Amino acid sequence: MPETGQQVGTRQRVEDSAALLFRRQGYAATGLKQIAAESGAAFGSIYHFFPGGKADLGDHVVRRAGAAYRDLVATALGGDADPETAVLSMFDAAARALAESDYADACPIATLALEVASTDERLRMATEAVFADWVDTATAWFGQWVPRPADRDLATSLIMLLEGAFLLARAARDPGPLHIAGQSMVTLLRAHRSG
Amino acid sequence: MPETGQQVGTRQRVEDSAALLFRRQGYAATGLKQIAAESGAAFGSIYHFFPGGKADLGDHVVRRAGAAYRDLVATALGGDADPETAVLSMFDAAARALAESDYADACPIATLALEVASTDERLRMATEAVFADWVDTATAWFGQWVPRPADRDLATSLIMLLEGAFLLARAARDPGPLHIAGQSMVTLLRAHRSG
DNA sequence: CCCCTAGTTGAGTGATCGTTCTATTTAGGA
DNA sequence: TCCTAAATAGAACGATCACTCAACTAGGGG
Repeated sequence: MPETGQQVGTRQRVEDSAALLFRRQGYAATGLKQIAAESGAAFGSIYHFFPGGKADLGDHVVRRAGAAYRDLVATALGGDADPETAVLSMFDAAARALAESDYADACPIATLALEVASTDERLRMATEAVFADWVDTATAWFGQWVPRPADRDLATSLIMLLEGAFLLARAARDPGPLHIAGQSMVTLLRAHRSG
Repeated sequence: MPETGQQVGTRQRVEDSAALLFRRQGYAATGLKQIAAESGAAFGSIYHFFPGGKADLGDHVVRRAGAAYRDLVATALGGDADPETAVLSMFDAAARALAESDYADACPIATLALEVASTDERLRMATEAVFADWVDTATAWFGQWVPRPADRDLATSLIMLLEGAFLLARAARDPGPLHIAGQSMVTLLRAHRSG
């Protein structure tokens, strides 16, 4: 078990494949057999690393993918000095990534979150924690330019607009909603800075 | 087949139960056996009314529930003379309905839309049509107070904020995001009216 | 050399999936 | 009353589901 860091272990390959499939086709529609085949792992290995079964794997995937996406968005936002252009370029990057993945890779946990919200309390709490983490991160970022408590409202609106835009863009196979969301976010930010 | 209109037919009971289950737990997680049991219909009756099977039923449910929800939102918006209070009360009503259903009944098609966006072209197109219909309806409503093309951007942002707020509210079992979304929508409307 | 544990492997379990199929019942028009 | 089509009813099918389990391999410490 020493961490060689050189080759990707079975556990991580399973998590990566599960994250990809949950994101593209949802939690219920993804079978453990499919995850095993996609990752190249033996079927039994999934239960070796995740004794709790599918829900256990789902919990780990939600938290890991959630943290990774938070870092991705934080990096995209932090690049620019001007917050308005930063917001615009972040939505632009999201639109580009979505179109390049043939409208498959949007939010890593949104589909699963809606599926389990009323049916699996453990997974629901995992998605709640991820969304709260995202809002906290965005709140700290907006706090650089906007006083409380407007920073948190802006952060929440950013996540809501991004998630809603992902939904419309995937359904229509068109990046347009993401650009509209970016413009609306700029309008909200401007209103709170001048007011 | 004369339309008596007095008692609910089997076909409608099946559609209603399917709509409820798709909305609460998603498309893939809902079995036709469960729909038959919930609606009280015989299993074979589902295939009598929907010869195309589950996808056929899903298509009808998406379009019917989509039109019904459009009417619901249009009624909620059209009640007030002042557009700002109308928007606020609409998000308020959505928050109340969500909490009263124990955070189960949010958007009737969002979960299904994300599930099928990359896996079922027919159902994806059905969700695309519903979202386009909603945006068209909201565009006409905003057009009463805002010139083109801002009316359509406002309408798209309304749907995005509503969908994003539903997602966060269900995950956190908290109506807070819907109130924040309502306030942000008022801010956007105000910015476009004065600008 | 033996042990011990971590990890791998896939066959097998019962349950449930969507779907098909054949009867049977119902109801209105001729 | 008979005919026809709609609707009801559920058994059966093959496939797949999440999951269990026992056998197996690899490798480091005693």
